[in-house]
Amino acid sequence: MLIQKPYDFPLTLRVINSYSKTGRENVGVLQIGARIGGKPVILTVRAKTGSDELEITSSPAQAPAEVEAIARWVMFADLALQPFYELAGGHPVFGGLIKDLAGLKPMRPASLFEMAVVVITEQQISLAAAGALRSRLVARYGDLVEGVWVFPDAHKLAGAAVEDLRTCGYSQCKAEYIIEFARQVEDGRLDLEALKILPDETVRSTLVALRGWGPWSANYFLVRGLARPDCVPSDDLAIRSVVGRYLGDGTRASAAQVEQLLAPFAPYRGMAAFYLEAHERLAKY
DNA sequence: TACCAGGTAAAAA
DNA sequence: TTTTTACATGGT
Repeated sequence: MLIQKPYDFPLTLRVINSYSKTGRENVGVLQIGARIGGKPVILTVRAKTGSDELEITSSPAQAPAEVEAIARWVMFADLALQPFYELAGGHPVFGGLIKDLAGLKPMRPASLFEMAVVVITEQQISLAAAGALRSRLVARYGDLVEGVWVFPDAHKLAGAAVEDLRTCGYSQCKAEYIIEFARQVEDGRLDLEALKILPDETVRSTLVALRGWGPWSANYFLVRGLARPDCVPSDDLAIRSVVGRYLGDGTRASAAQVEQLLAPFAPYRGMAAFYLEAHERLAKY
């Protein structure tokens, strides 16, 4: 599989690993839990030695075209970084960042349904608390393949009971939001695949119309689920901190300051924020 | 022990 | 129409 250059696969893996607990989940190879025709599969991506190409295998074996399509989506194969570099390369801070992080692309989740459920899970509570709820949910409804948990699909959670989600630690409201959402995906009222090609604003208005989806969640989905290059969660605590540290006075910036400081990088404001976060994370690990 | 953490819907004012 | 309030868990 060929990925639009510039691309640095090992660097991208290091950034992904900085988000995991141990930091050792994807050393040299990338494992993707996914579903093909509802059946859980694990995709493994590794660099071919002595070549720019990446090699993908699946377990159990699947049609190569389907496997490649998932991997291309997850790794954002078609994203061109060069225009972003040309826009931001001369900036006093970003010049150095782009040198350090050349070839880094954001990764996207194989399942937008999983992303949506995680977004609802992470509302208001800490990431640590959300992680605990998510683990219990996956252990209860997901599938274990080759030692990797594959998140349940919409069909599975559409059939879940509010009470069962409550035993995973979800509040009454969140349990209802998740089941309602799963049912809308399951019966076709909401087409998650269609969101992939809709404009940012249309995705936002579609999601906010759903129960349990406010502005924060819709934006977070655009940023983390679709990795839209110009989207930034400007009121997000982590973004406000990192923007303040790199571009502001060192203290946590306000949402308005985040928008002002990132404005020069449109239409790559999201990429700019992603590079700031990645740089900070790699510096720590 | 409190209090906060990558919010939102629904009730109250 | 604008402003409170309840919600659940895990870390400090």
